[in-house]
Amino acid sequence: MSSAPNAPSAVDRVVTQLRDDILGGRYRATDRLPSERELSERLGVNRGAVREGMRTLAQLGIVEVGPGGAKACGIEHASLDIVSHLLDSREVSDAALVDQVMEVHAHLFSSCVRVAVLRGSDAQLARARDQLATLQDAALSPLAHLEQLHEFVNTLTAAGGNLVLQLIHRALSLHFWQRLEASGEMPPRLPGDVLAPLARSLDLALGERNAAAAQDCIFELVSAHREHAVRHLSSEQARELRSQVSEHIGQLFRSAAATTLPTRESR
Amino acid sequence: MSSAPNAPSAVDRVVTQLRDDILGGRYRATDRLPSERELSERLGVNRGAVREGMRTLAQLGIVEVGPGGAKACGIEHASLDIVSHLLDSREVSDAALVDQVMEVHAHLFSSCVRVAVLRGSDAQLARARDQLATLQDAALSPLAHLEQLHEFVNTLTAAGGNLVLQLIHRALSLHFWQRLEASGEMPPRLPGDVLAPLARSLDLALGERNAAAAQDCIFELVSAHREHAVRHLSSEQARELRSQVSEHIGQLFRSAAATTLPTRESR
DNA sequence: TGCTAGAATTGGTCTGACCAAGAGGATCGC
DNA sequence: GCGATCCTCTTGGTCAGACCAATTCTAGCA
Repeated sequence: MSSAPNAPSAVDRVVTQLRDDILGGRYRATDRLPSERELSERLGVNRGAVREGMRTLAQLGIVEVGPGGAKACGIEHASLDIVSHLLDSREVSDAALVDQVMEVHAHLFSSCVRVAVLRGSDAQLARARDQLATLQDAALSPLAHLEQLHEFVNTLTAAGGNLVLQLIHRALSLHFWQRLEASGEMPPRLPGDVLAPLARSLDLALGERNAAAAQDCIFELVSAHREHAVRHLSSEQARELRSQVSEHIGQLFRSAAATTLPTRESR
Repeated sequence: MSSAPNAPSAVDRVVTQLRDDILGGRYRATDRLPSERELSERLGVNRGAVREGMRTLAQLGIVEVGPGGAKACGIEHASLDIVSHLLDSREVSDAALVDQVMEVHAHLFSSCVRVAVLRGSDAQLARARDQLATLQDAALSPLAHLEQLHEFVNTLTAAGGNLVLQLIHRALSLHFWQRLEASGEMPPRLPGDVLAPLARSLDLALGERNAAAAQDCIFELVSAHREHAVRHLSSEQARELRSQVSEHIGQLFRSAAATTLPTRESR
């Protein structure tokens, strides 16, 4: 077997190509993009494949198809699912994007834990505490650690009983962590001296069903993770001078990219 | 303008039909659904249309297509975009779903306001305060009020500078409010005596850039709205005995909340 | 009973075609 | 010179039929 285990399908090629063209700024918002026939010829695939790809992109929210032609549109009208595509479309992760995702993660997950503590069953909370304990096992492989972390998040989101919350977390975390882990850019985990006290506090808060405390713990925990990851990625990018790769995307995030570190304010 | 302004396209019919079948429980998770050829024949459309529809549903996360056949899968693995489809797929909105969406909205939007106050420009915050003022104008039509509210949310999410946050809000609010407004089930707005004091506090918090206070205000505001809406919908549903419509959805929520993954012999 | 080989089914792709509606010019009238 | 109108071309939307590779099903065999 060679380097390619499974060749991408025709429609996948269409989606990838156009997605990268749009996200890469080769087509800007309101730009008309080539007709389906021209694309099918240019990409060497059938028009049916182009149509399926266009429909996928339309559902993602980065193109608008209609009678008379299709045109690109900005990311601000896109689906949440575009986030994973933003990660896929460049070979190195953008620190600003990671920062924003983890900012949302911190706020959302901490809120989620609050409702989980308020509404979750004893069994669910106990399970979460169990998972939290194994999460601190330093012997875990990075991959196993990541999976365990994902399970932990799953347990708490499920305990909250809010499907919408689950869906958002799934969209943000699943592809996200997989992507970061696969690319090897991710610092595998927080140093123990940062994790341990927070985890202890969280375990306590879960044990006595202190919603506010648990919420704060999670927020601190994710924020620490966020700081950790962003610092790692930023230095990585600065060192290898890859910043020009994400020039276009960076422009979209310029306001957030300016804030170097999250201001840890009190609530 | 006749009876049918714009007839649904063939692929739209496919998506709608299959989506309703799956969300309605006629196909349960891991159930194999009919082949593309059979569906094309049964629905009276071309197989290409069926394929596009299937791809759409796959991207939504409620079906999985692969060699050998396609099978349905549960909502817990779906995209966030499924939420608007959940609203579309039944003629009356489910109070539980609305409640969950607005719960997320309260947590997320309040967090968003916090970062907006911390990082937004003076002009953005001033604009938000302006919009907040016009929002209290009792003379506004329900539709204009809704649009103004949407603009207000937009301003604040933009001020926060977090694209991910914007995307989530867009996914949750845009179709959501449109749907509720169009169906006429929504109480048009909060009573003035509830809105006014909260709006005053919020305006003050925005003015002096008090992030924590602004966050609390928004949370209260959205929570009040949530309570208002859910109470309205619940009584509506109870009165007209429509509850059986959402029986299946309720089951989906419960099963999603109880994702008791067979703990693969932890530790 | 268990296993394997062949047949039927299914998704993935391609070719070629037709239609209605929007886009782009060219023409006409003022 | 300039706007409105008409015509043609393009484009998306749909359809029919076909082939291939992989999977699934099934019947026959050991």
